Amino acid sequence: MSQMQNVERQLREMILGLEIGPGERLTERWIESRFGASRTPVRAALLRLETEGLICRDGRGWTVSPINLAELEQIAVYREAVEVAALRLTCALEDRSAVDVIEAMLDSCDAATPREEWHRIGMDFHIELARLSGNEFLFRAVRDAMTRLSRARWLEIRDEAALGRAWAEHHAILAAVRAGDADEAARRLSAHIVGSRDRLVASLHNDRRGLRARGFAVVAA
Amino acid sequence: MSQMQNVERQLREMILGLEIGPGERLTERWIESRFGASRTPVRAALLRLETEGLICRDGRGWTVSPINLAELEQIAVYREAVEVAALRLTCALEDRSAVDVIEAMLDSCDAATPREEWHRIGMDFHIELARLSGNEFLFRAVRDAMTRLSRARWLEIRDEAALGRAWAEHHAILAAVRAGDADEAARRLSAHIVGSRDRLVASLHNDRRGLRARGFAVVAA
DNA sequence: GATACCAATTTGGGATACCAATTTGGTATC
DNA sequence: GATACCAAATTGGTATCCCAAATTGGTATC
Repeated sequence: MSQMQNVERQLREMILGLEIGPGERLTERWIESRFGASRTPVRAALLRLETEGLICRDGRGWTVSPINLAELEQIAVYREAVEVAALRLTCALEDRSAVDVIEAMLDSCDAATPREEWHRIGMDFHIELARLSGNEFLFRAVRDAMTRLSRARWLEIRDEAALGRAWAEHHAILAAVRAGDADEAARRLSAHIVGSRDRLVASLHNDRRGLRARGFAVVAA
Repeated sequence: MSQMQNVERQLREMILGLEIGPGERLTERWIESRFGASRTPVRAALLRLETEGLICRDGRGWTVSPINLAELEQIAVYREAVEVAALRLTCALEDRSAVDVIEAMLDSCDAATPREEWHRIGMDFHIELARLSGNEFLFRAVRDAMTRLSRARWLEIRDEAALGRAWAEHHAILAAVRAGDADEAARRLSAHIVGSRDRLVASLHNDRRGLRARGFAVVAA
């Protein structure tokens, strides 16, 4: 694999994994030495990550994007639009058997599953569901939105019950899709997204002292 | 302005203005000499234009994205999702007086207005309408979708009547927004987008021989 | 002690040199 | 004439160098 893709992938993982905190400043030369690459692939990676919203310009330099509560709320509205549209397309498909694969994905999580796995699968549920629609633009929109949400969702203080509730909502959505009931599926998906947003924003808001203490920049709504 | 932004802007204009045809191959060194810049800003521009969908990788090199009829149809579905969502947000606003500015924009076009201006304003109508929603993600989605559609819309064979019909639909949408009738506005916007797509795809399909003759790559649906 | 100011360092933007892989054009062979 | 093959040119990927601007740290002045 090329250096360019390497740096991009590794840097993205460090940002999404919060090894580099939200709000932290980045210098091209630090990245260069950190990954043993020269500045050309580093710059390519930075440009890509900027379009993903993971980093942003800070005057002349670069900053890891802060957690922005206002942005999280806007993303929820955006998600509702694109995910519901994708879901309706999927419900209109002749062959909706692919939902079984997604259901199996959900069911692969149990009490012994590490938290990272729940986190990843919780996002992949939405991404893969959007992929089923067959619309590349809706799919990419959902995938990009989930990428932007990833860090905030990871920071979210989640109790066991909240995860169980989310999974139950996921299952209910799939059931409606399998039945071909687009309106019901859309209703449940909308409610799920709005509920997720509310819990997410509330959690981050309540814990913003803790986050600041860890050096994470959190921008209020 | 920096070279990087300069190259990006000029190259984008050449692609959107069809000075470089869809499907044409690009080499970094040609761009370099064409704009008198070195490869560093050229590469930055290429990476940005790739994310906009205006160019795409072609093995090791770069190609101006072909006109893709299947993509145009998918974009219409995407647009319907995000534009309608944005429109509903706008209809829910207390102060919807900003639609007057958009209406004035439409009204600035008359028989003496050059075709480029009609083209640009026809896109800006949708972009500015989405901006009113206040949701940055919906706005960017619409703006990016219109950018991707730009070349195809320019190639579209449009008669006077089609333009008049489009403008009438624009006005009707604004009227519904001003009245705060979200359902009516959404219905009209959906119909407008679907109708535009049908006319666009049909036009390009009918003229695909002419387009090929001009050296433009057109990928069938 | 606060502040204005200057030198040294750092940083991103740009240019260029080098390399490996691919493409290209021609040539020799059958 | 077709084809296999090789050398030269081209091209994108990478590393490195230079530069202007911005930041920084210390110092002299009040």
